[in-house]
Amino acid sequence: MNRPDIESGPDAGLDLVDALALLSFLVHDTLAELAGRHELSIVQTRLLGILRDREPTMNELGRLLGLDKSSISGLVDRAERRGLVTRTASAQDRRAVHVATTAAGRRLAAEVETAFSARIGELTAGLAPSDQARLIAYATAMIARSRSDQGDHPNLEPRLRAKT
Amino acid sequence: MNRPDIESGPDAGLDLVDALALLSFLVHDTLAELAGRHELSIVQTRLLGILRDREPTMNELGRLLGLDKSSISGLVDRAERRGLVTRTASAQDRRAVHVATTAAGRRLAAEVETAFSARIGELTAGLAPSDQARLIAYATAMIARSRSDQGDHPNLEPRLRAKT
DNA sequence: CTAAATTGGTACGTGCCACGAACCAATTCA
DNA sequence: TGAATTGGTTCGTGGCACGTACCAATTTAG
Repeated sequence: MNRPDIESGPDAGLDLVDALALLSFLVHDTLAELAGRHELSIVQTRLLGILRDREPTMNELGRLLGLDKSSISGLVDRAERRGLVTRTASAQDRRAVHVATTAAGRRLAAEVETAFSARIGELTAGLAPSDQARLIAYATAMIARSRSDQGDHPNLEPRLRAKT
Repeated sequence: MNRPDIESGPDAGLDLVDALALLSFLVHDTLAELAGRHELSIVQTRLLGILRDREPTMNELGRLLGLDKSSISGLVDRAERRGLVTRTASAQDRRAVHVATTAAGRRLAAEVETAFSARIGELTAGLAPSDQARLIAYATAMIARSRSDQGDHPNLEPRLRAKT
């Protein structure tokens, strides 16, 4: 609502909701595009990112990505088939399976992340450092708010990667 | 890169790339969740949003959504099967097909959009009006930059809706 | 200590989404 | 008029996500 009637250009007079939706799609599509150049989907990229510094079980992976365990099975299947990750039996629990990246997986993930950082850098190049800082603050505030609101949101991974 | 070593909380010390990625996922997931409550996917929601004030052909729809024509066929098929849109023959070009929403489609889209606006409102409630204005400005700047950069990006639809 | 729950994973089957290729019908161009 | 071009549909393929059913290992309870 409150859609201003005066609209000269395509992005003129965007309200907060529109602006955030557009920005979100832009970033999302950018990542999809960059990952796609390496035949990776966004989920696959996030998977590899998470595995950068961990070897979680399928179960933990599910929580980390906010996906059902059956989804994880397929996801890891496809990644394993491509030689990007490996399954290893757990020593503690003989039911459990740990997932780890291969060198190839790490390399791919790193390439995507580098390209993504570069692209985001281009998109924000017009903002002064102080404005970039403010943008970070706003985003952080919104993320924090979403966490406290319900808490049941899937774990979001900074830069598609780790999280304490 | 430049990942700060000092990290106390989950979102502490996010850099610009991480912050934007997280924010993007947050908004995206929020929309997916809200749309999902009405059995709608994000694409379906965008489709209905676009049709709010237009009756484009399949072809135009493809450009608007940045999808292949074959993808549009299936998309419209499923929506039509659910009674959310209708196909009508074009008067000018007997090959072409125009797509329009039904009342049910409009109602659904409106509900999702209302819920989405409300949720974004909650997430940004902590920001002062001046900060919200700045956030809009930053987002708008990034979007503008992405357009000028290559120009071949798929058409982004403000609030999943119209666009001049 | 064994029987009953619970937990960790996998294997379907289903459906959406996206693509490319093949194809048909209508339109436009030469 | 004949040859491209354009608008759409129909496959076939593959990723993604879910729920259900199922199996094996582990934990809990009696």
